[in-house]
Amino acid sequence: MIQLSDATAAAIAERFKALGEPMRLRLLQALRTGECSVGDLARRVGGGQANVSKHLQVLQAQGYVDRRKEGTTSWYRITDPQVFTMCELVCGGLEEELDRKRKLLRRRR
Amino acid sequence: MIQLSDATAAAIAERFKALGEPMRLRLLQALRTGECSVGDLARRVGGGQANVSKHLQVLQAQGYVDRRKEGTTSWYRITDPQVFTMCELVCGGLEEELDRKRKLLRRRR
DNA sequence: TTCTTATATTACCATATAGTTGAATAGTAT
DNA sequence: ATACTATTCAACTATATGGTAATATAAGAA
Repeated sequence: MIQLSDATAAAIAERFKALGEPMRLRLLQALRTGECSVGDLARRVGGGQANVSKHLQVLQAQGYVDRRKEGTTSWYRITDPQVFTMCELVCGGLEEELDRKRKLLRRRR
Repeated sequence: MIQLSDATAAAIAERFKALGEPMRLRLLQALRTGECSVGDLARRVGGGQANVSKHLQVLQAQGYVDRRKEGTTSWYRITDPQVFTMCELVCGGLEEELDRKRKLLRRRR
C-alpha cells in the first residue's frame, strides 16, 4: 500500500467494494470459463436480467470485465485475471479466520 | 476461486466489503507500523472516536485486525498481513485501469 | 468520593445500493 | 410494416451502512 491520499484510498476502496457482493463474485466465476452474454449469465447465476446487467456494469467500471457488442447481445469477459488471485488470497484468509473462531469456541467449553 | 455456494460467496464478499471503505483502508495502513490505540488511530486517520471504533470492529470481525485491552485502552494490530498483498494487487489493477482509460481518451481525440 | 480519560454502545439521520418492474432502444426475422 | 429477442435505462422500494451525538462502562488520578 502507498501513502493513501484521500483520492487513492477512495479509488482502492471502490475496487474492493466491487468485489464485495455475492452476485458479482458469482458472475466473475461464471466468466472464468470464457466470454458470456448477459442472458447466459442471468440463467447461470440465477437472477433478474436487469440486475445482472447492472452488476456487470459495476464490474466493468472497475475494469474487471470488458464488453463486446454483437447484434443485440452483449458479450462480457474477464479483463483482469488477477481478480482470481485476490479471491484465492481472501479465501485463504477465510480459512484462517474459521480456524481462529473454532479455537475460540474450543477454549470457551 | 472455488465452486461458490451461496454461503461461501457471501463470506468472501463480506471479506472484500470490509476493505471497500476508505477509512478502513487508512486504518489498516496506520496499523502497518505497529499496534495502535483507538485514540491514536482517530487522531492519525482523522475521524470521530466512535466511528473509528466501529470501523475497527468491522475489520476485527473479518479477522484483519485483533484487539488487546490494557486498562481502558484498546490496542489494535494487524493479524493478517496478506491484506497488504491484496492492496498491492488492487493497486496494480488500478494503474492498469488508469492506463486503459487514458488510451480510450487518446483514441477519442 | 469526584474528576478525568479511553473505549464501546445506542439511537438516529442521511445516503447508497441491491433488487424489481416497466419502458426504451436496437437488432433480427417474418 | 409487425413481432420477437436481447439489453439497457429509469423509477421505485426496502435494506444496509457511514457518520454523529449522547450515553454507558470502566479504569485510574486527585
